[in-house]
Amino acid sequence: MSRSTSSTRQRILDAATDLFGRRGVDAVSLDAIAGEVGVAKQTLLYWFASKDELVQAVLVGAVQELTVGLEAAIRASTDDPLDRVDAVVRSVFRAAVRRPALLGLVREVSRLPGGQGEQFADAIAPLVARAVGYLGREMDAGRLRRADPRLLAALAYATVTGIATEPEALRAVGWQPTVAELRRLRDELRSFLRAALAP
Amino acid sequence: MSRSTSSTRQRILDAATDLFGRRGVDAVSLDAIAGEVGVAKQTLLYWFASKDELVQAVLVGAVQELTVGLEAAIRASTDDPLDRVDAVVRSVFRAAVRRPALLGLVREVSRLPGGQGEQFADAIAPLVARAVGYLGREMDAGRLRRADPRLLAALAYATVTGIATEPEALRAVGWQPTVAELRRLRDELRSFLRAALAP
DNA sequence: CTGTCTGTCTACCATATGGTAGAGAGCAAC
DNA sequence: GTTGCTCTCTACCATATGGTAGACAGACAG
Repeated sequence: MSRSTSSTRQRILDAATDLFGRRGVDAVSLDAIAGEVGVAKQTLLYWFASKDELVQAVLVGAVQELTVGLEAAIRASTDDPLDRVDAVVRSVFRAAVRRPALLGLVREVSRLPGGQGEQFADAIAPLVARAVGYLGREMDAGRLRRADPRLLAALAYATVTGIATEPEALRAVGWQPTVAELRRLRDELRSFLRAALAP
Repeated sequence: MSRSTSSTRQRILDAATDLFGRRGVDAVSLDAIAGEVGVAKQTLLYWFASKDELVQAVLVGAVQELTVGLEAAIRASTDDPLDRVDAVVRSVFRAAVRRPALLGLVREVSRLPGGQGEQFADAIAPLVARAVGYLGREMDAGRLRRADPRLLAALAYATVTGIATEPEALRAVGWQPTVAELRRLRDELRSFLRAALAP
């Protein structure tokens, strides 16, 4: 049955996304995912021929989920680049609240063995090129601080994913994962990036 | 013999630091470390009673190596907080060049199971408290942008470790790991943090 | 020379993991 | 009713991993 089958597949993807993002791909076994979903390991291997294939599918889904939200947020924002930064931060936080493991998962890409990581970087290359081009143009227009647009993009990315994926660092400064504190963090991150990017 | 034994122990620590930092604790087996050092796995387990104990020793060494460099850099810098930021960035980059796996290792703390991670956060709590206090005082003196000093500390940390541990992100924007490019990256990071922290 | 201590090794072991083989249940088509 | 297709399951298997037991070589003390 189409509904039932796609639901099993989707539940596997959801559980794998969650576990991979929280504990890392290496640390999560197929048995653990199967147990979480409530099926036998063999059912996972029916839907995904191997663990590698499952990892790949999970990453594709995660990146897509993130980029769809980002595109919408950017389209809905004004022309001012600092407003765009705000929109991006809000979008990323919405995604992180909805699915806390999402950003941790993005970082897993760096650890994939072989060409899997590079293949992924190639896949999002157009997105990166667009962002870098946008930053460069806004610098030329004097609406962003003059810098190397490529490295500025990487730094902004590192700040956002870094803060979102290092609960230990936040714990170390006494931060607590409550709704109010999450909003504080989001607003501080917006101020931080605005200050870092403003002309 | 004291020299020979401490050298074996040290070589194990060095190899483990490198491998853990590059590939992650979970992905590196005792056999892999032993092979790298050129001894039998049993020799590792003679010097460190278990893998957990080895991980702990490696982390203690890494944090110590980083903090010693940081303390020295901070002592040698002027009173101006933005100069201190420069000093910290330079120190971290020196450490990262000398031992590329060091910062990756720091991030492994977040993934340790059980209380190991928290125990670690507690160990560096005084250091964090000092940094946060310092930031707060400089804000009061008007020499740093007014913000929540705790979150500002976490954000600056996230930016530095994030950019240093995400080679894929840098690769995606066309950055290459050459000496010249490394200096460019360091200088952009300094400008980025200065702009983010300046009043 | 003998005993003891240190450091390293070879030989195993129990467990977990990714993956294979194949059976069986439900269901639609004919 | 039988055939065939989809989906899930119960055995297994080969391998890798962390860890144990114990032997062996060399250095030193007596």
